[in-house]
Amino acid sequence: MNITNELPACPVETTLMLIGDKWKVLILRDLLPGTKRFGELKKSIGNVSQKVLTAQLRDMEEKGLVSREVFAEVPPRVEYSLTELGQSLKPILDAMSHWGEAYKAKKIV
Amino acid sequence: MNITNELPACPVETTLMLIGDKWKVLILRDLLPGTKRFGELKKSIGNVSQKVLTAQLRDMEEKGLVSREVFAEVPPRVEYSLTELGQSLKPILDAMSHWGEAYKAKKIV
DNA sequence: CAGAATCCAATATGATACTG
DNA sequence: CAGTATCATATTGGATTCTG
Repeated sequence: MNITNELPACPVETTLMLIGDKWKVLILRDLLPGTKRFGELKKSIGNVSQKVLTAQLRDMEEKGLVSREVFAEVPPRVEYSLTELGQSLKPILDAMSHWGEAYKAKKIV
Repeated sequence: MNITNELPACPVETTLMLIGDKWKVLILRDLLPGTKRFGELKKSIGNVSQKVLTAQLRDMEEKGLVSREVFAEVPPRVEYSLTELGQSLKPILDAMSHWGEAYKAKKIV
């Protein structure tokens, strides 16, 4: 799918095209504070298989949300961080976080 | 899954539990302006099968985001609208919409 | 019209083993 | 460590048919 052309008319759908699934939102959340290695990311996200995490990261890299840096070391080290575009999604994550807090607070009553 | 207990520690995940997929976001977007009948909703969302739309609406109803009103008429009429809780998600949709606009503007350059 | 039910295709995810 | 490859399973979605 070409992301530079044929964007949906609705801006919400445009956003969904880039982060319209659970995993990407979680990756975003965990990279927002800063760079992480693959293994750290895997652990902080919780229940992701290596396969899924790898695929999602590749996808986000392709979409320009994440950048990947490989270090020529043994054992290998690969660090992931958000691009400027990826960081620009923070307000959405903040809104989600805020709502989640409020929801939890109400439910506990 | 019980939504009143055992919420994830992370508020973002809490939010994902309730609207963590494409369809629910689109339903939210289309009900935010006001009540809609099933058929209208189906048309405004675009590419949803009846089956999927029905399932998603039931799920959102169960989670307290959507309310469903059946009119005892022939042919039947069923109207869907957002509950207060559903409407409280508006800021998230707004953030997504805003980001989508900005993204599109950049890409057109 | 709104939907339930059924069958089938497509996709997503998990588990495991292997490698530079 | 950070993958890739493969197989098996689970979940999701589409198409169709039937009904109050």
